[in-house]
Amino acid sequence: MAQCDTKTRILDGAEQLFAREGFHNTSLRVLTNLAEANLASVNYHFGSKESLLQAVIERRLLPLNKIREEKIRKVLALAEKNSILPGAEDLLRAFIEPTLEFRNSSPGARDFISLIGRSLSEPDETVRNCFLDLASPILQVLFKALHQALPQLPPEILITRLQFIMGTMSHVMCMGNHSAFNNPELPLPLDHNTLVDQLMKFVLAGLEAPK
Amino acid sequence: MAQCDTKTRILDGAEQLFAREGFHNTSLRVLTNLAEANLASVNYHFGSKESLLQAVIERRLLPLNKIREEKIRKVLALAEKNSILPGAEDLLRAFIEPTLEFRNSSPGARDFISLIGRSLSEPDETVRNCFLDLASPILQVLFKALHQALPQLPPEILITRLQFIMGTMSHVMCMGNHSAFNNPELPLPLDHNTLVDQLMKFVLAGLEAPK
DNA sequence: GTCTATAGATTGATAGAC
DNA sequence: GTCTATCAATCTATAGAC
Repeated sequence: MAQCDTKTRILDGAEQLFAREGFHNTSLRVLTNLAEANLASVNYHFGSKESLLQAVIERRLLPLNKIREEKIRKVLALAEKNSILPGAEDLLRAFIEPTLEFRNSSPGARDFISLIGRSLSEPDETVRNCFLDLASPILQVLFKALHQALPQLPPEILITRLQFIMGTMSHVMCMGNHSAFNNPELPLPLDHNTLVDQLMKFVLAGLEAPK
Repeated sequence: MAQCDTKTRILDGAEQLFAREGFHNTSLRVLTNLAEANLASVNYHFGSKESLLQAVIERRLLPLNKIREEKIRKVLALAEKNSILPGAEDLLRAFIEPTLEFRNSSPGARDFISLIGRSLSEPDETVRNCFLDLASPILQVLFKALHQALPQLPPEILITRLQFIMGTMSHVMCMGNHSAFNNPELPLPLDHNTLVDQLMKFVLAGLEAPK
């Protein structure tokens, strides 16, 4: 673990273990051992294991959401200035690109993205809400922006398709380049740029599919 | 729990709890209590908690995969008979429709579909492989069939898009009609047929998106 | 803030009577 | 096949010395 204060080392370790082993399958003993911290330090710094999870998610998601929201607002502002409708592709890109760019910025970030990618389907409601409460505002912003971009698409269809998009993204965020197919015949090279490119094309086509 | 033998009651209970609470968050005590069975009966009938998970998945997934494979083969056979290419839409439908139909067939089936929807992003490798080993063959069949249907699409792009489709499906299978958005303004009525219909349109458009 | 020690509860698994 | 009783390990959380 890097040389920094205990609190940060615990956050880094928790990020890694929660992502790779799962929240319930990570014990504070293994965690504090990895973080080179004392078993008691988790409760001293964070109060409980669940509050630690909350802190792990907040540390990265709040800044990421700020970036995504700024980019979306920029697309909206530019469209308004030119008196045209905002483009669905630009809006989706403003949401997706920072996420996957962030994923590639560091090993910890990769673990984090994997963690929140899975949060959407987390069975434990406490864990899931920990993520959803922080993600809900930006999803609302995106929904409203896309509704401006595609006014002819009924809201209930738009929100359904947005759910599909979240599902696709979650999957990419969890798996990254790792294939779901145990298929030795077909390796997946897929560098970062190709992956983003393909993901954009896929979700844009899905979003704009005929009613 | 229904009146049937202990083994079945344990399978039913495990299906429900593994799906709703998660595998690691489900204790054998709570499980055997729900199944009205003795604590020791799990190890007697299945050997271990992990073997129980294996049994839970096998019981439903093997028959379901058989149905999906038959439907895919039927599409392929009909196309060959008429000397035309199989349709991508027919193939996707052969894979997706039985899955979501099965999901609606009983409460237990719904839990099961939710469970395997999440298996793809399960962090614990043992649990994930438990599912992947059984899912891999049918995914291979689907991939090869779609490659026939869309020969102009490079295999590495096809497999990437198939991954996206699996992600979208997983999400629908996990969440069902339950929204990812904590948005009281926008309820999601989405009956079964509309959901399948929208899902088909979304993934087909994504699969056939321009390169 | 960091440590040791431990409480107090829960876990998966098993032994052995019936 | 089903039961009780229990083991040995593990867990989160806390108390209290330093």
